[in-house]
Amino acid sequence: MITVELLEKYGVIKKSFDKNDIILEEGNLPSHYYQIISGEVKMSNYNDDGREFIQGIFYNGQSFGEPPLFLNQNYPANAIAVENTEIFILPKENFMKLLEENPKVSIKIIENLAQRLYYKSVMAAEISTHEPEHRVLKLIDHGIAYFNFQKDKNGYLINFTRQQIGDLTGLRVETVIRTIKALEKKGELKIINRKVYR
Amino acid sequence: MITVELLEKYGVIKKSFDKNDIILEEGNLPSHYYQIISGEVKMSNYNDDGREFIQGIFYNGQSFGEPPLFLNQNYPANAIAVENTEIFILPKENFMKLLEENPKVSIKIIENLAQRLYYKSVMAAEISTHEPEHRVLKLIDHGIAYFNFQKDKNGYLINFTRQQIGDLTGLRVETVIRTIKALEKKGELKIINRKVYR
DNA sequence: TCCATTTTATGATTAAAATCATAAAACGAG
DNA sequence: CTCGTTTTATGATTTTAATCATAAAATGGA
Repeated sequence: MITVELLEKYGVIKKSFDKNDIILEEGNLPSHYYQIISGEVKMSNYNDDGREFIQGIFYNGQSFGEPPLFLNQNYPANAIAVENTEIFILPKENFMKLLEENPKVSIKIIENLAQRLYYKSVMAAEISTHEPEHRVLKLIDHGIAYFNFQKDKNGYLINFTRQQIGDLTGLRVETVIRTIKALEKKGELKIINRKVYR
Repeated sequence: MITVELLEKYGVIKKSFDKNDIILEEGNLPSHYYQIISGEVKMSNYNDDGREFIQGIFYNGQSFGEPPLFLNQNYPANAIAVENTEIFILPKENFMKLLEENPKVSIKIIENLAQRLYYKSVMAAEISTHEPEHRVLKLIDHGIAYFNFQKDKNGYLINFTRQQIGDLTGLRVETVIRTIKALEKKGELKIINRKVYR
């Protein structure tokens, strides 16, 4: 996360997106740095039969889409506003200048990429070698640490739909629903009027 | 990749590992920066029934294990020498000092992490939403660009075993063997005395 | 407040890759 | 050169999650 003052110094602009708006598209060449002011953004892929895989979900203060920007490669996924969202947008040249002139920001970027790489490493191993229950629990436990789940008297509220959990773990909705029920029976989760708590 | 001169200036040491030696272990806290001089290193996880998932394979000049180092988190995977390997090892404090005093190195690190994140994004989507043939082909095509596959008169030699391809794509050996045969029949690959060419 | 859409839910069936079994070929350390 | 290990190979069987079908509950916009 880069401070507002610094971004403004390098000529950032604000842009608003409505719910379900496409912010950037798979296959396009990157040209800007994106940082969320408010709202929620998901990056995801669709395969040939329309099945979705969610790469990540991003909130206030988080940036997204940097890897292809640094590599001059096409975006490997789409970015879509999950709800009405405001975003800071900075042209690549300005962004690179900002980095050069502010070395401490580079360290921040490194830490952010490291965090995302760590998540992907954990989930990649989960998705390819573990059963549904393990996958879902790992995602939830990761989410408690890194997505913005709120704690209340019942525990952490996992504010993902069953479909989203499926799209993040590579499982189908029905499988997620059954898996969550099984996890509840084992006492790993609570389901209180359809909402999942951990 | 950080230059030898710079590493030496900050007190790097060399260390040798024999084939199959464990270089670093899942669950341990990182304390050093690792950069390969010669040889080959794989980072991988094992699930409860001993099934392996290979996170990545690294060669000369490449570094590995930085994300947990930057985050002060436990290694999410093991690093093992695939063959006899020499590695530069630099203590974390020295490495961080090197970064602070050489901002251009940060950009290199960023590009490297971006590259690895890009690979993981592509493979994560493949593994969770595509069929075996698509997964294997994507891995091979990525490998041509980023692993060190050599081109000869038959095309690029994919110097991975069927087992390695399985461990990188989340498929079992038998499935990889049958998939590769199917891809050969479709003309996507060549198999010349058991070796795969693309 | 009403209605269309989304989310959660459950049962039956299917398909696809994993598993199991077995073996030949190739490789590599001594 | 030899022998144990690894890699490639193939067929039969099983398992597990996907798929298909259907519906109730909840949500949200008009």
